Amino acid sequence: MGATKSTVFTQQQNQIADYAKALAHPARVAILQFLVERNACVCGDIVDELPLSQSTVSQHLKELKRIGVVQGTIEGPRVCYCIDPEGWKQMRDLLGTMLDSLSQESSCC
Amino acid sequence: MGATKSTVFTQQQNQIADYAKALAHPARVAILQFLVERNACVCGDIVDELPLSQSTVSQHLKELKRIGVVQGTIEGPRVCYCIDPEGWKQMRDLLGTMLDSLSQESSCC
DNA sequence: TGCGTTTATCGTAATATTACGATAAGTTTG
DNA sequence: CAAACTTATCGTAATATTACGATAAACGCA
Repeated sequence: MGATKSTVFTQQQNQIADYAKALAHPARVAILQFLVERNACVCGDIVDELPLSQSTVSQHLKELKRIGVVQGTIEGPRVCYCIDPEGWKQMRDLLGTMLDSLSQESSCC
Repeated sequence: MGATKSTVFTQQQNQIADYAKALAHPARVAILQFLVERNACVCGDIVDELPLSQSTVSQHLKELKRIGVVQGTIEGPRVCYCIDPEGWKQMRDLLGTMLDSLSQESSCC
């Protein structure tokens, strides 16, 4: 018990949930906003920007990479992180479709 | 340790994360899709629709209510759940702004 | 080569989430 | 009132997430 029963839901539902998870923590929201703001690449000064430890930030970045909205390329001793345009687009499309699915004026109750 | 450090992030970041949390579980996505589909109210036949126990569904509904995207009104012995248009709009606006914040062609790395 | 810098990973602890059964609370109907 | 029904809540267990320090791994440079 306790584990999400992913298999009983559609692939789309699971994917929406997965993308939403990327945004479901303020630290990851902050990281994404930061990366979007500087559309040029930024490296580990994300750590300086956030009041979180280096290892915690690294963990959040790993999650964002796993989901596919962020990519990192090694650049000498440091790693350059930036938004993955393809992954971001996919996330925007899927979540956007979901958010726009409510037809206007669907009042009830 | 282990608790999210909400206080160190902006209110907007926390709110985005909170809305995203609503979508961050396939069961809640399914519930929302179901409620959107039948823009007329639906009651606890959500339980019949999902392969989850009644108490689990009730818990998910409670969370969706807390976030404000779903409202429930008592209707005799049952409860009529439906999308809260105001809350949904807020969620769509906030998440939409976030998703649209990436300017076109921000390639790097 | 050895040192400082940067990042990833590991180990661990605290907290949160998910799920279910059992039970309580409320309603309608007989 | 009692029985049947619907939903919420409680208690509990399993799993996931979050956070940090310590350490490892990779690189540039003296």
